[in-house]
Formats: sequence, structure tokens, C-alpha cells
Amino acid sequence: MAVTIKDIARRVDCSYATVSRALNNKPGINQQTRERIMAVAQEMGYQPNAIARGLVTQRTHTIGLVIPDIVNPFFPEIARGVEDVASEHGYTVFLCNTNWNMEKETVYLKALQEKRVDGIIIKPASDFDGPTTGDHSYLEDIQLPVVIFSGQSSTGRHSYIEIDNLRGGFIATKHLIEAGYRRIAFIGGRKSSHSNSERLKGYQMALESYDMPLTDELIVNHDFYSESGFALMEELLKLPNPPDAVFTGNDIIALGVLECLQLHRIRVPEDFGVVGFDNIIFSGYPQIQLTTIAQPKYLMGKYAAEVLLNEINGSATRGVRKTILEPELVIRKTTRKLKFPFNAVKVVNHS
Amino acid sequence: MAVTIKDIARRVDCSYATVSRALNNKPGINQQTRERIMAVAQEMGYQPNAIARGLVTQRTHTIGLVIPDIVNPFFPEIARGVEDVASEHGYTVFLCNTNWNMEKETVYLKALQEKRVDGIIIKPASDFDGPTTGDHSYLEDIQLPVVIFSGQSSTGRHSYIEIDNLRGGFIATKHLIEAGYRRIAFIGGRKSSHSNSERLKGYQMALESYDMPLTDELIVNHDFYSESGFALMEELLKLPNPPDAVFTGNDIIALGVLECLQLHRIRVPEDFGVVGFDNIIFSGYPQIQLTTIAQPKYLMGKYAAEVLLNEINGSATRGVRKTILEPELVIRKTTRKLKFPFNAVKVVNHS
DNA sequence: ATGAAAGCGCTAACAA
DNA sequence: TTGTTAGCGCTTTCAT
Repeated sequence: MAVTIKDIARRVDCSYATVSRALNNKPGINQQTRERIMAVAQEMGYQPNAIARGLVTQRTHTIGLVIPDIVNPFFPEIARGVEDVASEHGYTVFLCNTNWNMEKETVYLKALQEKRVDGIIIKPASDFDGPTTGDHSYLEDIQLPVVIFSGQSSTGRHSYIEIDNLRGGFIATKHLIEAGYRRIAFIGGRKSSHSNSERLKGYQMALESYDMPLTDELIVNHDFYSESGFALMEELLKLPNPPDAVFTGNDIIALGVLECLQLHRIRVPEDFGVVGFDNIIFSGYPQIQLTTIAQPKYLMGKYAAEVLLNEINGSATRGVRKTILEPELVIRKTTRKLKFPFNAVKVVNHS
Repeated sequence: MAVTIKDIARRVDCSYATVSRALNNKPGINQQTRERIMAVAQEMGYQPNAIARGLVTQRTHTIGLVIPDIVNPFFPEIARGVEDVASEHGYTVFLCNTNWNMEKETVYLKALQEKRVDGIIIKPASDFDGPTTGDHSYLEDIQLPVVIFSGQSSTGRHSYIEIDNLRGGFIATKHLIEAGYRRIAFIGGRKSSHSNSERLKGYQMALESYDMPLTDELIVNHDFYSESGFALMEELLKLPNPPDAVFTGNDIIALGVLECLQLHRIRVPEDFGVVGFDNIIFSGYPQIQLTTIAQPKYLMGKYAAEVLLNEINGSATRGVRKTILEPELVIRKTTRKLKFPFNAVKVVNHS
């Protein structure tokens, strides 16, 4: 059995309350006794029992991180951000992988509550799975600080962190326009996805603001997978008047598009431009060099943790906090160098 | 305040011991009272307090997973394996990211023990960091089941899971030989790394068994990074008699090699063969298609968790368990199709 | 089948 | 400055 404060008290010959005080740097204790106690504790190899402490303080210094898929390179970076600030503040994090499965998420949420975590950071599986996709109301049953990331709170009851997807879609499309591409398609992921539809809106806004036609046949949606990108690109190329550029719902889709293009021997970026979304790690690899919209993933994790810790150690500031981060255009090798400055394009179109 | 078994007891009008028995499906309790208690518990929204339970049972159903870098695509797959079997058995896992930093690892190890996890799965940061690289003796201070993965236990005191790195190096090199490459180089990672030197040994064995010369100038080591692969390849190409193939310490290195080759307009696989190690996720992507040695990452995590849970629920089987998994050759597009069957090569060489 | 009570290791309020 | 004590929520032994 491990050594407890009672053991120490016995050795030092004092009450174990005194030991507790010494160990926790509480005021009102003789400097000498404190030192003596510390020394003995050290010598006996004392390790405080966080379980016992948690039982009385009602705080475990533990948070839960609930994510859909740790293998998807998007999430580890988030986890890293969360973990860094958590550990900095003496918190430990439970990793919960839901595999986009509502049932598994439910089980985890229950376990986390039973283990009395101090708060939860979550990308709800309900964003894609379950009978009522996009509904977060079940999260309200949780009597604990909850922060949502990579998506808004559908109920408006929780703090959340996400990027400005609309703006992301806008700058992606703007970049393609300014690079001189003229028939720009959008290949999205799940239509039901909130972020996907925002990105689409941004795409549409950009076209409109440049007085370029919005063509329905150039807007297609399916899945967030590479195969989906490949197949939809294949379809687009069959059009009588095919596109000369595409903005995709994420980087994975873009990879499928690139593969299709390569197969058809269409030159990128000379004759065709591609912009992805997310800036996952291998988009930057030499063999890929995908132009894309970067999400500040690490920052998202970091801020999510900061907001959560704030709510946990809640000062008066009780209230939902909405954090919107800025997406950023990363220009690589799948789009041409800009052809002319922003304004010139407008003139050309108006003539 | 959350509802406790006392609240339930009051409502049902029985002792709280009875409530505990009912909730835990303990024998020796009237079927009707049990049902009544379950119903009331459900109705009151009772959630057992795992902290309190842990204090008395001395079990938290929690394990710690200590890894160097969750962002490195190698580790999330392991985490997934660990997590799957853990959750299957009602365990939750603490994610601890050491960033290859011994100090951070120490802090985490302390926290995990204080939080009374039931066991720990670890890829020791000491494999690369710290004054005594490769020494695991500090792990012996942990009075808890510990399982090491992706490396052996230097002290022989802990169970471990790793792959047969020597064999991996052997089959990688054998594949290159059989594909007809004749001057095969080895670009390794950290020389101090156990796995790296095993892979090198496998490389040497393969050359020997095919009666091919072992050339010192073709064996270089530096880092496990892409830049390292690029730079070392650059050097090798300057040799009076440069290699026509390379086996690398991991996939990341191979990517750097590939980039260098592309820059020099050396055709892969026609004129140059490359085999990596690990089979990280994007090695399989259309634009990369790297031939490599696959490590069963998910399985490693799975087995690590299984071994650990076994030790936790330790039957009589107290004892170190060594698990060696088999590497597997994944042939893609960076090596030629086999030129001739295995035996033919031998004949050729003997003639 | 049920209840009473001890105790897991600790913090914190109250006394001294 | 130090000690005494209650109690966090639960499991478990021992009575009944």
C-alpha cells in the first residue's frame, strides 16, 4: 500500500491535518515543521492521492476531449493544442474517440461524467451521425462546462470555436478568380455539414462580387473523401463546357481531384487550378504542394482549452463565448501565380 | 449537487448499502427491491461517482498512454488501437504527449500515478532524449503495470510490443535486390535508435545472403526527418559510383529522398528504387505511392492494451510478456516489378 | 434479504 | 501554530 499522509504524520509525530497543510503550502504553519514534513514526505516517497483529494474538493483537474477520429490528421493537431494548455495548467485529458458514432459518443459522455471530469471539449458526432444531424440539444443534459469546436452550438447554449468558413470559401474562390481561372467549380463534402454550406456560400459570394456567373452544374456535393473528389471531377470533365478550376470542401477531396486530373493529363496549375481546405499536414509535402485554405488547428485546440478552463474556474464571466478564427490562404503549386491585381479583374469584367 | 445513493435510499426507504448492491448487480437481494431501486435511480438521473468508487476499490478503470508526438501520423493509429480495446473493457485513457521531452514525460508519469491509473502504456521519450538515451531503468520506480511499445524494455522488467525490425530491414532490401537494383544504400535515422540499428542489420544480412558487397559509403545515418533524407541523398549522388536504390529508416526520410530524386530528374522506379519504413497513411496516397515496410500500428496499440489489461487484472500470470509483430512489404510505385524469381538471383550471383 | 458501520485518503471548518 | 473531527460517495464486512 502506498504511503499516506497518516504515515507521514506518525513519523513526524503531528496530526495529519498539519501534514496536509504543509504539503499544500497552506498558510499558518511553522516553517520548520513544514520543512520537516516535506523532507519526510520526500524520503518516504509520498505521492498524493488525487482520487481522495478529488472526492473532497469536487475537482479532478481532468478534462475530456471527445473527437470523431484521431487518425484523421486534422484532429491530432487540435488534440495537441488542447493538451498543451491543459498540461500547462495541471490538467490531464481523457482521449475519447467516437469514430463518428453517436452511440459511442454517448457511452463516452457518460463515462466522463461518472469520472467527474471538470469539463468537456467536443466535436459532436451528431454533426454527421444520428437521426437528428446537427442537433446538439442532448449536450444540455451535461451539468458541466462544455466547449464545442469546429462547428457552432446549434442550441446556442455552449461556447464554441470555429473558423470563418464563409470567408474561407470567399478567399479561396477570389484567389482562383484573380489567378485568371474563369469557370470555377465547387466540389463539396456532405451537404448537411454546416461548414460545407458556409464554404459554398463564400464561393458564391466571391463569384457574385466579381460579376461572374453562378452555374448550378458546377456545384456538386457528396462526401469528404478522396474517392468522392475523383468521381465528381470525372463527372465535371464530361460537361460540354467543363470548369478550368475547382475549389473543394477539404484537402482530401482535392487529392482525389488532382489524381483525376493527372489521369486525364490536364496540366496543373497551367490549365487547371485547385484549391483545397484545411491544410492538413501532407498538403504541404513536396509531392503534393496543394494550394489550400489553412485552418489554425493548433490554435483551435488551444483556445478551446482556454475557454473551457475559464468556464471551469468560472469567475463572474458566466456566458457563452463564441470564438471565430480566421482562415488563411496558403498558395502552393496547384494554382497559377496571380495574373493581375484585384482591381484590374473588375475592370476586365465590366468592359 | 448530484444525486447520490443516499438520496436514492431515502426515496426507496432502505439502507444505502442495499442501493449499492442493487446498482452493482450484487447477489443476495430481492428482485423487487432491485427493480424498484433501479427505477428510482433512473428516474432521479443517478450517475455513479467513479471517484468515490475508486477510492474504496483502489481501481480507477483508467490507463495512461504516454507517447512522444500525437501529430506524427504513426502514433494516432497506435492510440486508436489502445483506445478501442480500452473502451471495450470499460477503461478510459489519458492522453499524454511528451513531445520527446524527458522532463515532460516525468511530469506526466507523476500525474498519472497520483491520479491512480491502473496501468501505463508508453513509448519512452528516453529512447531519444535525455542523458542516458535508451535506458528505461527509471520506469522501475513505477509501482504499476507498465507496457512499452515500439521498442524493447532495456531493463527486461517490462512487457513490450514491437515489430521484428531486423526482418523488416531484410525483406525491404531483399525486395530491392530481387527487383534488380544493384547498388543499394541505407539512409537511416538516429543511429542511437534501437529500431534503426536493427533495420540496418537486416539490410546487411540481406546483402550478405545474396553475396552482394557491403559498402560503407552507402550506409548513412542522421535524423528521422524528410530534410535529412533529402540532404543525405544529395550526398550519395555525389559519389563516384552512386547507388541505384535506397532503403530508408522511415517513410518520412523516403519522402525527402524522393524529392531529391525528382529534382535531379532521376526516374523512379525505372532507374532508382526506394523503399521506406512504417507505411504511414500518406505513403499510400495516389501522389506518393511509396513502396514500404508496413508496421501493424493499430495491432501494436491493440496488443499493448491487451497485455496491459491482463497485467492489471493479473491472474497468476505475473511475468514479462514480449510480443513481436511481423512487418510486411507493401509494394507500390517506387520500386520496379520483380525482375526474376528469388532463386534465379542466387544463380546469377553464384555464376 | 437487509441494515449498521467502518473506512478508502484527503480537505477544511472549527477548536484549542 | 496545531489538533480534532466531519464528511466527500462509495464498497464491503459483519450483524441481524
